[in-house]
Amino acid sequence: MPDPKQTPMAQSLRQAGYRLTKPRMAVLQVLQENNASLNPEEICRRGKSIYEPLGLVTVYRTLEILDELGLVRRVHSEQHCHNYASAGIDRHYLICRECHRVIEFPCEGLHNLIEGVRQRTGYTITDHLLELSGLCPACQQKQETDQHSPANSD
Amino acid sequence: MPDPKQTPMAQSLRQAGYRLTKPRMAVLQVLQENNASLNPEEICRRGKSIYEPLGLVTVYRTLEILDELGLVRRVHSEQHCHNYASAGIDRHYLICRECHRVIEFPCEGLHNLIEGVRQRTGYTITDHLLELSGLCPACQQKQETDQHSPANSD
DNA sequence: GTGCTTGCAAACCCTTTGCAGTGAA
DNA sequence: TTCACTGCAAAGGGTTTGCAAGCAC
Repeated sequence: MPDPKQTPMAQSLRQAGYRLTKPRMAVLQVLQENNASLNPEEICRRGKSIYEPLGLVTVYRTLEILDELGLVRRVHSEQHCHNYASAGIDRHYLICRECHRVIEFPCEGLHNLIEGVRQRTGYTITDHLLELSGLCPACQQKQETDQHSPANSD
Repeated sequence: MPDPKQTPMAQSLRQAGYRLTKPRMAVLQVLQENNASLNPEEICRRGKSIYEPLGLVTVYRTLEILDELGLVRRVHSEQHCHNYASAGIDRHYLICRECHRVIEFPCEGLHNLIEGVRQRTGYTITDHLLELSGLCPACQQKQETDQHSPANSD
């Protein structure tokens, strides 16, 4: 990532008439580098390593703007409701419960399912949210390794 | 509903060793009569018509117990994260954005979809949350009626 | 230089906790 | 009668707002 000002997210921000400031670039960079759902506090902590004076209030305000522009998406889980994930995440995603990484998945089957529900219930369905959670391959492997290591009885 | 003490939800509460008190019965009754996702404040307001002295704090505490017993489910939506719906709602439901009614739908297709995602991504998928939202038949009809009425230009 | 943006402090709101009185078993 | 439960008041924690200084343009 040679120049944060050249990323698509940064460009979108400018095109929408917002100024490209250091705090905003820091938030953008955190979300781009961590493909995970993070809460504002965590984003702020990580953002401080990029731009030290970054304040939590600014993170909130920046997230609001980014959400409005569709550059980030709020991710709901059983515990947290103010987590955010980087752009490109559509309304169906897969979260690793260990590392909180978020990925999208192809959703052809989803549209069929929704159509079926519409026919059976008579509801007009205008929106959906499908959140799957589990373990990503890396965390699965890590767990197996941990189990095989005799010292680790946690 | 002749006797609220005889409902399955009330029985479950007793079986779990909790006392069946008037505030709790009021909360139960609200959730049973309104198949909608309601926030604690709304539950409290409606509960007061059943048992006037009902307090918001008790609603919170009761909801916590009911959630623990699996009698109610927390429903997440884009705006609210502390809404609750009556028991029986599994992790896939359909919310009407007008009347907030919540219904479940058959989910055979969902398991296929999840299995497909598992194969493609290598993730172990242990949990899911599928929330569809739109308009229920009643609210659709109401909207059409409103459109046909010339006085209503809202 | 202009005025959008920032960070601090404080306000705000929703949720949780402490406690003494109340009532279900 | 006992002690789990309740409601009030207050504390708590996360989010939003007000404002003067700062900086992108």
